[in-house]
Amino acid sequence: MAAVDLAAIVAQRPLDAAPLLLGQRLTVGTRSGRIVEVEAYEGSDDAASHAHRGPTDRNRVMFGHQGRLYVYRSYGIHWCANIVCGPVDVPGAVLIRAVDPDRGIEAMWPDRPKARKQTDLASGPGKLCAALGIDGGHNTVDLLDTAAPVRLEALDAVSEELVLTGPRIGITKAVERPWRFVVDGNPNVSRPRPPGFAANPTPSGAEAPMPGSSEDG
DNA sequence: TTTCCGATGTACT
DNA sequence: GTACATCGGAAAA
Repeated sequence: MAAVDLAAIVAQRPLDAAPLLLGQRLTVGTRSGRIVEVEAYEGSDDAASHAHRGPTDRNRVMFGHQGRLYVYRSYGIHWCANIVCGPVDVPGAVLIRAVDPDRGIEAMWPDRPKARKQTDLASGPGKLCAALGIDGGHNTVDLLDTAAPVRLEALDAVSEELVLTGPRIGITKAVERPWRFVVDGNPNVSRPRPPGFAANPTPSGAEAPMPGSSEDG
């Protein structure tokens, strides 16, 4: 199985790009992790999206070129990282909610002092930014530029039957939309799957290219 | 195990 | 002034 074409993925609208970003690697310096949980945020049509009310100083990146990083502060405490997706004139992004740490893990522990297990390191949008060292200074960087401080690296796609779909988390508007995507069985996801979470209807029984990481650490 | 809730900065009303 | 795409500690079961 060949690695995916990241440029082709981020060119799609967030809802289509989100499941395809699962399994890809997010790298910051010597640290990296494979994406295991994402949420799609569209533009004017999506009341839960920061882009819903038009461009502002904070969300301007979402209205710009695909493949860029959108970083914002959440609840005044944490950083959250998004991948801008879709055509330039259509705002949208995919929120990275969890990664499976795969390189530079030793360097993550000091930045995640509360973590006790490896699966605590990056199992949430704020956690993964701390673990990888992403902050507001990384806003707008081009993730597909191999020289960028934060970048995406193409790996094998996650087989479709391993992708679970369900409602987004931590939002108050447009709660019903099943725009959250997780890798089934991976222990690094931010929350146990809520009721109503469904496996993708593609029961073809192939082997998993990405079964999950070693539990505990 | 599950639920409840405070901390804290920024955008927006 | 209020809401918020979160996290982690405390208390209840």
